Formats: sequence, structure tokens, C-alpha cells
Amino acid sequence: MLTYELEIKLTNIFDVARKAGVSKSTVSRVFSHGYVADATRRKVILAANELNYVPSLLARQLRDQKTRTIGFIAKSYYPSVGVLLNFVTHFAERKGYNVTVYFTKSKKDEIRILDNFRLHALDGLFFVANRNDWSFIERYAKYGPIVTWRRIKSNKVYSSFIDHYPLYKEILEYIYNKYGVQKVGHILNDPTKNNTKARLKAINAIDQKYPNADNQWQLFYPEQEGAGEKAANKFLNNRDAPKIIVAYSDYVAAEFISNLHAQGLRVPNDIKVFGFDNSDFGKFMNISTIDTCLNLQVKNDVNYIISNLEQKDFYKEEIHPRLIKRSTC
Amino acid sequence: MLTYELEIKLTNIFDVARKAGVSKSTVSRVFSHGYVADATRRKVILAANELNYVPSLLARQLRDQKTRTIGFIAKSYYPSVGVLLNFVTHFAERKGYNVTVYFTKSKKDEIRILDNFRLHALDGLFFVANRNDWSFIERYAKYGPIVTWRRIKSNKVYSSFIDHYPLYKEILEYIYNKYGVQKVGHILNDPTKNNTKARLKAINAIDQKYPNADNQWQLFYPEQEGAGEKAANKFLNNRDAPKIIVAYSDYVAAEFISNLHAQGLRVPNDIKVFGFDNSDFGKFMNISTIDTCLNLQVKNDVNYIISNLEQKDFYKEEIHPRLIKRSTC
DNA sequence: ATGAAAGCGCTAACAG
DNA sequence: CTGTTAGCGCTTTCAT
Repeated sequence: MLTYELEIKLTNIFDVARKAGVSKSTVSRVFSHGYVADATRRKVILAANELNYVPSLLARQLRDQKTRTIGFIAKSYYPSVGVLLNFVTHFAERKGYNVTVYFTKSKKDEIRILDNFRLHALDGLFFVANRNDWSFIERYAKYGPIVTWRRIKSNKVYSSFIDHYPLYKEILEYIYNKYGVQKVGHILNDPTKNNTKARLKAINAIDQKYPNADNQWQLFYPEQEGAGEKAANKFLNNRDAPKIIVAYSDYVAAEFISNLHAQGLRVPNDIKVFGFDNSDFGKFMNISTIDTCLNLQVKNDVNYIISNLEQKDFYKEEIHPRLIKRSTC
Repeated sequence: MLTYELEIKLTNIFDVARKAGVSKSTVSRVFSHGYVADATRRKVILAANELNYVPSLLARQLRDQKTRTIGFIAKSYYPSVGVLLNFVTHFAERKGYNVTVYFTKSKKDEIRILDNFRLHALDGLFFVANRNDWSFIERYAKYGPIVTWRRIKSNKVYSSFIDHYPLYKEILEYIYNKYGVQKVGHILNDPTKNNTKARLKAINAIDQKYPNADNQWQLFYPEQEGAGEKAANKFLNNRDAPKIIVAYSDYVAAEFISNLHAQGLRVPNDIKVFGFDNSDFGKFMNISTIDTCLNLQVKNDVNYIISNLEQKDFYKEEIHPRLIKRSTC
């Protein structure tokens, strides 16, 4: 057991002031903004260096009632969450903001975070996923900017969503073009989510357009982890299953394919699989997919937060997802 | 542009006190520890609820000179970083600690974080990777617990490392057993890192033991991102390259295999690949690997931090990595 | 059992 | 240009 210098008083602004023979405020001015005579400034800097002084973040945070910290809130971990976090942190750090990560296990967990937000312990909130209803979360929007990459309709919470409707239609058209109109299976996310609704709507539109289309084979898995395996089991136990499957993420597609391989099935020979989001899984396993430009989505989210905090205009970057043809479909 | 209720004073302990007809300290006692008569307590709770009062985190942090926050420090993002972060956050949250993520771009960035640590803005530090020398970082160990999963020798910074020496020997023995003693290639990390040194030492020991062994084909890539692709290029441009390659992570192995596939090579038919760390990439691409039990490593790290902070005994969990035979080797 | 007062370290408004 | 003072919101002796 080590003992730490935790009880030792930090060298503070007052120590520096005394050593430099000036007042607290002068030292403060040197380390923040404010006019200080050059000679005085030098004295202060000198004293500060000798004492190895660094201004206390905690004191500043209490004083300013802001922390320059963004809360990153998810429900569980899966690879895309890591990628999102990477982008959020990347864009935040460029503007001098930190990111604190939360995995909520319950509504209460989430409320605790929202309360910390209200208390200015967090300046902005990025939701990967939420546990309480948006209508509830929205109430906190008056305390600062809240954003999400999810597709939601709200004038309080900013959403950087991209519309899956045209993209999903594009996928199906691509498949029909390449392999002919036929039975296609779908591994989808939570049916109550707007992205899933948009996909379902796309399927509907396609069904109208192509009388021979058959898109009845639909599986829904709100959790990415294990979705591919479960879908594979369903697939393998159903002789009537389609020969072309569209998954809602490359990760899910990858796990699906992996489980198919384990049963001796070949992709694309025996079955074709289309992914979504163009992650490393898609790249390495050569999965046809849609590049959703996640980095730009996150960029919009973070820029929204920061431009709001700093009272600047927010410029939304247009996003142009594109279909990537690879070997699995 | 929205406007936020940022300037509005928070309802604080004093407001509650006034409403309840008691003093600040009594309210404080109710919300922290301390004896308060039942009747008084009820009055306070009532007033607090009516005012929607929540104690200020910021004020407590300044007061206590601790934040219950652990800094997670990496140099860049690659999938294993996400996995590490997930585990760190998981174990930290169970004990009521938060995690703030940093990607350092320079030594200065890292020093800024270390300074915040000194200033009690961070209670503990987890290093995925460091930019300054360990000897420099060690100096900050007197301000609180610092840990890393990297293999370092230090009595100030805790290391949860597992010894790659026996594991790497095990991999080579496994290969020789299965395919006979022959030329084996190695994709390795930074040669100055102790894990890499341990692997090199294992190769040496194996070379002694098997006179016919040939382990000269060695590539070094400190950055995981792109390592597999570069290694593949080297491999493809070298007709004398070995037919069995060991990579330093499943991710690197996956990218390597992916690039081989793109050139029409088949694994394991044309070439065999062994990974390391048992990530999702290994699982989905069926890569033989070593399960390093990363979660336990991180568990030890986080437990070390927290038991030190809370002055409790630290119990290290023993880790038993194991070889996982899959299809690529 | 409760209140008064000091202090965590900083900044900004106000004087001078 | 610099010093004084008040205040951010909380906890913790020390009295009573």
C-alpha cells in the first residue's frame, strides 16, 4: 500500500502571490486574461515556475460552472461504440473539450448523469443510446446541448441522423440488378427505432415497385452483440430462408457470416450478405456495405455541442453515404 | 441558437436550508453523513424535493479534492483500445468511478493530463500507451495510483502485464507440432517494448532448441492500424517468405489475411496465420489465437487503482491465458 | 442535535 | 495597472 501526497495542500495562487510580492488577483490575471505590467508578469511567472504552480482545474470549474467536458452515453459496448467514441473524442479534443464515458445499466444511471449535466458537471451530452424516453431527456435540454446520432424528431435534442430510407432502397435495387428480383432476408435492429422504421418503409416501397419481391423474412435484434449468431441459427434451421441477407451493420453481418462458415456454407457462393456502416469488419471480411460516413455524423454532433456552448453559428456538414461493392454480395 | 439556463444560480444547500428553516450544515449532513434528528431530516428532504435540489458535484470535488474519475490515456484508436476502455469503464463504474478518455497527440498533451492528475482533477491513471518516458511518468505516482497493461518494470507504476515469453514459445511449439519445424514469419510490435522483447527472447530459445528452426523473417510495426496491410505487401513481394505467419494481434492478423485474400491467396491452404489476443476479429475470421484474458488484466488494473484510493488491500487475480485452435493455423 | 465559520482555489466586479 | 472583496456550493471542525 502506497501513501500519496493527497493531503498536502496544493501550491495555490496565494502562495505564488506571496512569493512574487503581489496580490492573488494579479497572479490570476497572469494565468487567465487581464492586463498585467510586463515586469509584474515576469515576477509572477518566475515565482510560479519555482513553486511548480499549475492553476487548479477543480477551482476553475466550480468558479465558471463549466467543465469543458462532454458526456458520452451508451448502454453497452460493441465495436461501433468504440468508433463513435474515437470520433467524439477526436473532435472534442481539438476544441479543448474532454469526454467522459458512461455505460448506463438502468434508467436511474441515466438520470444521475442528466442530473450531473444540470449541475454543470457536464457541458454537453452525446447519446449513443438512451434508456429514458426522449421526451424525458428533452427536459434537460434547457441546461445545455444534447445530441445523438440516432434518428429522432426533436427540436430540443439535435440529431445527426442520416436517412436510411433511400439507402436501403439503394441496397435492394443493387441486389435486384445484380441477382434478379428474388427473396431477400433482413436482419434488423429494434423495430421501434426510426432507422428501422425507415428501412421497413423502404422495403414497403420496394414491394410496391416489384411485384415479385419477397421481403417477408425479417429478424429483429436490438442488441448487436450476438445478433449475427442468432440470425445464423434461424437461417440454418429454415430451409426456405432467402439466399441473400441484408444485415443492419457490418459487425452483425460479420458474425452472421462467421457462423455460416462454421457450418460449411460459403459466401457469396451459397449465400450473399450485405452489411451496413463500413467498419473494419466489413473491410477485412470483404463485405459489401454502405459507407455512412460516421465521422461526419459525429463531427456534426460535436460541432453542434461546441458551437452552442460557445455561442457560435453551427454549420452542418452535408453527408453523402455511398454503396461499396465488395465480394459478399 | 438556443439559450441555456446556464447563468441561473443552482438551487443550493442554502436555499434548501432556508426553506426547511434549518442551517446549511444540517442540510449538508442530510445529504452526506452525519446525525440529524428524524423530524429535521424529513423537513429537509421535503424542502429539497420541492426545490428539486441535487448536491453539486463540482463543489464536492473542490471540497474533497477528489473527483472519483479515472483517466484513460491512449495515443490513438484501434479496436483493442475500445475493448480496454469498455473493461476499464465497466469495472470503474461498479465502484462508482467515472472514466475520462484522452488521446494524446504529443508529450505536452500527456503532461497536461499528468498535471491535472497532480491537481486532483483525476484520481487515477490508466495508460494504454505513453508518450513520455516511464521514468518521467513515475514522478507523478506520488500523487495517486498509475497503472498500465503494458509490460514495464516499476515499483511506482503498477503493471498488469502477462508474460508473452511462454505464450510465444507455446505458439511456436504448437506450429512445429502441427506442421513440422520450418520457416515461420513474425509480425511484431515496437521492438523497444518489453512484450516484443519477450517474444524475441522466446524466438531465441526456440532457435536454440530446434536447430532447423528459421525465424529470421521479422517485421516490426508499432502502430496496429495498417500494420496488416504493410506486412501483406512485404509478404507478397517476397517469394522466399515463410508459409506460416504469427501476428501480434488478431486485428493485425485479420488485416493481413484480408489483404492476402484480395490477392487470391487462401488461408490456411496457401498460408497459415496465427493471431494474438482473441478479439472479435479472431472469432469472426476464425483465426487461431491466444486468449489473453484482457478483462482480467484490466480488472487487476482497476482494482489496484481503487483499492489504493480507498486504502484497501489489493488482491491480484491470477491470469491463465490459453491457446485457441481455429482454422487459420 | 444543530448552527457558525473557515476553507477548498479561482475569477471578476469594483475601487483606487 | 493592481489590490480588495465577494462568491461558486459544499463539508467539517468547533461551539453551544
